[in-house]
Amino acid sequence: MHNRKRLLIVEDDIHLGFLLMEFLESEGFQVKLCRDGQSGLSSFKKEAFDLCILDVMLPHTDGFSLARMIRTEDKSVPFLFLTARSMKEDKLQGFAVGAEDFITKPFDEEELLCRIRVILRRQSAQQMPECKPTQFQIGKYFFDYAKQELSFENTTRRLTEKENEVLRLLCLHQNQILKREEAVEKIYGRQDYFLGRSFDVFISRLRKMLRQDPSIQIENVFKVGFILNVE
Amino acid sequence: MHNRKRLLIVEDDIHLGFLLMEFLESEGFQVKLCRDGQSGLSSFKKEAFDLCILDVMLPHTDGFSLARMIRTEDKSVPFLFLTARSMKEDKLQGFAVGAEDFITKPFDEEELLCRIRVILRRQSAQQMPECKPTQFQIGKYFFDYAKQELSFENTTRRLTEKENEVLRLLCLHQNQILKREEAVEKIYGRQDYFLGRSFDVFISRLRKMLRQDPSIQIENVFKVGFILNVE
DNA sequence: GCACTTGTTAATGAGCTGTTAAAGCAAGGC
DNA sequence: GCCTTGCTTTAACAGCTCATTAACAAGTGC
Repeated sequence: MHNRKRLLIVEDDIHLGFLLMEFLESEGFQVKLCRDGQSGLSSFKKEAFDLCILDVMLPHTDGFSLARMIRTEDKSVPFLFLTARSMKEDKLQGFAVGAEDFITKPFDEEELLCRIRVILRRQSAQQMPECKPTQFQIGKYFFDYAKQELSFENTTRRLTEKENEVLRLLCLHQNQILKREEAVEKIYGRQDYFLGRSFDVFISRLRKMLRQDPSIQIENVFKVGFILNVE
Repeated sequence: MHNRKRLLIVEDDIHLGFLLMEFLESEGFQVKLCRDGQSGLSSFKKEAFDLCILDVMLPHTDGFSLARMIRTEDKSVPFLFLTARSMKEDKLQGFAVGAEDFITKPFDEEELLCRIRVILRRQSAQQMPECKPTQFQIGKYFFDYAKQELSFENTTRRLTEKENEVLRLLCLHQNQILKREEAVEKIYGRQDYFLGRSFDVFISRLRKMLRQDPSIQIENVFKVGFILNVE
């Protein structure tokens, strides 16, 4: 249905913004143009986009802060930053936020287009047709991902968002190795030492929650990941 | 799999090549440096890499041609091109070949590092459609590479990462010689005396694990390698 | 015999992991 | 604004794993 990829552009320079929008629309993209971080974020909350193109220099909220806020909404949407200056610090900060790419103004439209396509190509390569289950039997436990609930016998507890995500990944890989790297990437949208440790904390919490049925366990595979073992 | 990501750098400028190699090795990557397309391609055929960093200007074969040849070997390995000129045509051609990114010399090492990480992050997130088998029958044993498990009758043991890799190589060469050099290169990405000895230690461990079925054995071929013999 | 390669075992230590607690942070109420 | 509340991330520390190294025995081929 929606073959046309949806781009969110946040750019305060009206002239450049319109040029960009027209060019990208002529290339077959569906483009939403916002002029500041506020409206960018609220647009993002309302609709789904395949890629965000953010100017680094924006009134009120800068592009990086906006990216962080969008990232809390969506863990996987890619960012591409536009920057007037070719400043190293900017770039490093941007990549830390999870940027896919940087384009320094003035830029060549064809090149921008190529880079957009590279990002989207990568993106679509990993989007598998998802019709994944949302309910899981784990030994004597019952886990409802959609309801964010974990039940054991007659008691039910509500999971937090992250607990829910981690447990779901484990369940989808039941009795198979869930690779650390893959899990962290899926949950946080990027990798670093602390995110890995944070992930470990959730494993620890889930182990505690699942302790009542000794036939199930979350086993570590050294340097590789974890397995949810269910007999 | 291997933790340290493997990079293939093809760069004819020896000075730059070494700088790059040292920098990236200090950042924890496993780097193979080649000085021309020929050796780059043959290295690629021997070992698996996670990313190819190719200079556009190379003697004999240019970077784009090399990329095309590598692409026929491997449909998914990402490319990153190094270019002295910031030429639009170059970039467009590069993206057409399937480039993930372009870095214009002189470049900042930190930025290059970020861009490498962005590419690898995406790469690792998507499930590699594994074409090689991951399950093997070895005499009375059953080896599951994906689960890192070795079973005999009703007992199953979990292998370590390296044990798993070595056993897989042996299985892929079942009843054929697995050359020392090739094995060490595939597992460690480089060669030296101690790595060879370490490899021997794994052979010894695997022999011990596989002792319960006398019809299989890991035989040494003096100065050449090993054979996993299965009747 | 000699120079080497290989087999095996054991010890070491870098770097992972498990866990708890404290700090950070956002959202909602007042 | 300010406090409360609930969740996530960071920090800290203890404990553990496993690849590598070393050391020595045994095998190979000249």
